[in-house]
Amino acid sequence: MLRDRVKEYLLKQIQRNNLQVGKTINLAALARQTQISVTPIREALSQLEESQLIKSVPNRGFIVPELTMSEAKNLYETVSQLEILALESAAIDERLVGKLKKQQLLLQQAHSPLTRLNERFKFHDLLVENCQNTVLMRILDTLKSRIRFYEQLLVKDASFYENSDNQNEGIIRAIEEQNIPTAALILKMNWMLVSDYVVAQLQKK
Amino acid sequence: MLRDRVKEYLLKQIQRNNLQVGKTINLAALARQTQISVTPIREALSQLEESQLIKSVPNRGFIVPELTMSEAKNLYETVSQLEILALESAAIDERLVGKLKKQQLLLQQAHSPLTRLNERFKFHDLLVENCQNTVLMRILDTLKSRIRFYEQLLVKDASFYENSDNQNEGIIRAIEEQNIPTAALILKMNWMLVSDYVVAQLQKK
DNA sequence: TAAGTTTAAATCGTATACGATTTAATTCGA
DNA sequence: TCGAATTAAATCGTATACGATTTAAACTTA
Repeated sequence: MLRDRVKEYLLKQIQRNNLQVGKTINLAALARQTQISVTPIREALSQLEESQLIKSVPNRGFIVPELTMSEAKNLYETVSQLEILALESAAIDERLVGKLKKQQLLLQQAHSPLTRLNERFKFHDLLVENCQNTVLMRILDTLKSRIRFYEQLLVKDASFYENSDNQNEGIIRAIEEQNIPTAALILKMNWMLVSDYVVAQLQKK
Repeated sequence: MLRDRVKEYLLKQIQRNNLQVGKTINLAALARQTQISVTPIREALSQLEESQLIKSVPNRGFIVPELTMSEAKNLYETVSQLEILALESAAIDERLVGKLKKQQLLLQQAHSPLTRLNERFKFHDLLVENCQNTVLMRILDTLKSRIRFYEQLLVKDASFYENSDNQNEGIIRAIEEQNIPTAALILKMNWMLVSDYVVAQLQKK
């Protein structure tokens, strides 16, 4: 269905940092870009509205929502808890540690802020890769898409990643030792680190 | 916007148990019922699809998803955790205990399974009434809408409510004593009670 | 020159048209 | 009579039309 294709397209645009906060999505332009007429485009955008990735303003159209401190706090609080739940309910697979280490290397070798951010999200996705709760995973995916807007705009500082990298290594070590409560605790601290950083950056604006 | 009105209408229909599991939503009929043309109806249904309350099947339309054991388990696991998070982060207001007691009375006086179910959901909504995390509350609302399908169809037995009522009273008592960890624990047990009951009923089918 | 007003163009949200697909009803053959 | 084939009707998903609203451009006035 065309609606699904448009939604996929827009989610990819989000990952590539091609949807700017505050920007109105021009339906005619998007129809030309995708060669799909506006009806399924509107349906897809309505879905993204439901996910809070897009908001609609009557007679003005679909707009990428501005960033707010309260939303940031709420998002990070919720994601943190849900990701811990997913980690705790996932089957730990012995190849996971290898994958995490490899991913952490990729993260550290990333050259641009956007690549680094994407690798960081992949690291988190790996942590919960084996979680079988599809309801939970779907919610997490959606929330993380919204979080991308915050981090794409606000997390550029390489020094931030040093602290985060240390925590990621701590998480890997804990998982290697099958010590899930410690992994969960460090994971929570990691999300708090990002949350505090994002909130501080928002306060400067 | 008409899309929002259709969505509200359909969410109300869900609460009233007027959307049957497995039923295909007839767009022309809904357009006649609501006096709204199919374009905003499809947009609203696309949104409900995004929430997993409705699924779309190509060339057949929008259908209320069947109930499954795995979805039930996943839903209850996730709702339980999120509601506990919301309870723990809510400001406890001294009028809350009074409201909960009153609501519990309404629950116990309800004459029909559907009324009783709706009162039970209101009880749960009251528990988290003061939670300021709008991201979390929105997710909870959506998940609970989906859970209604399970409970409308499967939870009819009055004896189930006796156990649930006892737990509700335990939760009220714990909150009255400002003992949130205990309230959270009983709340978790309450969701497990429902989950186990629903899963058992599904197993009979 | 800046602010206000008017006009023109662009865009939005909804209704409607229409080809494709599914469902229902009817017919045919064993 | 039952199952398969054919026909008809209903419905779906998408494209397009169009009135309403917003935005942009042009004009006027102080």
